[in-house]
Amino acid sequence: MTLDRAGAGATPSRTAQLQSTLRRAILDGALAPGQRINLDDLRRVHDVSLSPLREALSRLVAENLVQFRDRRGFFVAPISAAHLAETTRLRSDQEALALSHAIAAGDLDWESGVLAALHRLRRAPDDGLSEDDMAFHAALAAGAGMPMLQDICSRLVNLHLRYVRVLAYPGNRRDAFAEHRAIAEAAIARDAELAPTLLKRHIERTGADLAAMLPAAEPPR
Amino acid sequence: MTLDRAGAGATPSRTAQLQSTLRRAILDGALAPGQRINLDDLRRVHDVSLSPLREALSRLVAENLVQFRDRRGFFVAPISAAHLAETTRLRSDQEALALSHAIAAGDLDWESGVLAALHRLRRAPDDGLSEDDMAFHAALAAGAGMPMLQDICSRLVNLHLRYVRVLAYPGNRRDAFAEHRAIAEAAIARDAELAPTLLKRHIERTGADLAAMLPAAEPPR
DNA sequence: ATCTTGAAAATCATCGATTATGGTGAAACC
DNA sequence: GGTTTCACCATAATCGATGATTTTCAAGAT
Repeated sequence: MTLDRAGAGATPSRTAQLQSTLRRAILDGALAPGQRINLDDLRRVHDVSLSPLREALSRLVAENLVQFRDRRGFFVAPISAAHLAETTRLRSDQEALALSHAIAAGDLDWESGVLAALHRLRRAPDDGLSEDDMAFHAALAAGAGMPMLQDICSRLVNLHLRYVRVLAYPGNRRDAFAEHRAIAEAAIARDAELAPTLLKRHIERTGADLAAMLPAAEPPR
Repeated sequence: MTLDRAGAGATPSRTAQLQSTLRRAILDGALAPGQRINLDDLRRVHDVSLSPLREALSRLVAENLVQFRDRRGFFVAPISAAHLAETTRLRSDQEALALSHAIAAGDLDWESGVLAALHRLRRAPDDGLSEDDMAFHAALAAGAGMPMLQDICSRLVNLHLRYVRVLAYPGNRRDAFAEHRAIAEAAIARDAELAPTLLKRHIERTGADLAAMLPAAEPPR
């Protein structure tokens, strides 16, 4: 995804800070899906002026977390069954694609990265879709050496993450770790058939679970 | 892609105008790949203030036409063999994906749209990658009913378009129309094997041609 | 000669204020 | 009673100016 820049120790610009803060707020549902974003209010809340606020929001538009309509302002991207369905399908396709490329092109660093991420996942609480979970998926996609594709995957994971948070998805009902391990093993075994298939199944299962929870919390608008 | 908003007759905001203008400038190479973007200069040239300029550039970052580095400013996205390779591969994968989905889900409107776009292409000069050419590819992807995927495809076409313009690719050496027609026919025949394969081949051929021309004009930085 | 150092200059980032636009509700009209 | 018009208000868009950081470049040291 459009990563949070911030050269090491340097102070990140307010715009960059805002981008992170607002992203988190949207992913957590603190800014509710579909909600109109009042620039003046938000400006006061975060104690910044309009310029960095608008710019941060513009960046979030690129992540599909915010919508913009010319001269009408910004809105938190709505959620819906259709949007969730597209997100799931796309994420499944894209991550599988990235994994295929990674299996073909990944080097030793990639393999170690995957194993390291898997290890961290072992004792993670795994409440639906944790940071570690996201890191694992990112590690899988990293081997392809295709930065644009990685960005796409990142953003899609974030979109799913929002559904997980907003719907309070309790991922621990599944043995997610077993799924992750199987994927990692197939990936490192360079099984170009099995690994992407498992990954797709894993993602689609999450998507199906989320879809099942969605009607209960169907968006107000 | 992040489409140019402009509600029908309403005057588009300066930001939206700038976004179009600058996109064209970058695609045409008027703003050279890799070049640093001096905000103050650009502000004067276009006779606007910094706010809409920065916002327009931020939007172009989302289209991968501009890069941004915190506190260092904006740069025209560089071109390179590696970047072209990824663009080609991604575009090929993504458009094939979209076409597969369209073949599965496309309705009558989609079919007519494809045929209409093809017809327009028949007598187009087709200098490499014309507007009509882009419209044809957009029409193919439209049937999938997946707006995010369409966006992705749009952006990738634009990235290719820049190489075409910057390298002055003379597309008419190929019988592009024949390729397009074959793709359209296979798509409408709902041939889920043939159509995506032809499309991929078509795109990869363009990518290969561009790659062959690239070394001659290798970027200065 | 090359590597620091430290202003000065350039340029990015941010602000507060102003202007333009879209939405809304009350009055006027059918 | 229902619809249209218009003025007002909330808010988005833009501006010009100010503050902060990076870059540049030249002088001095090694």
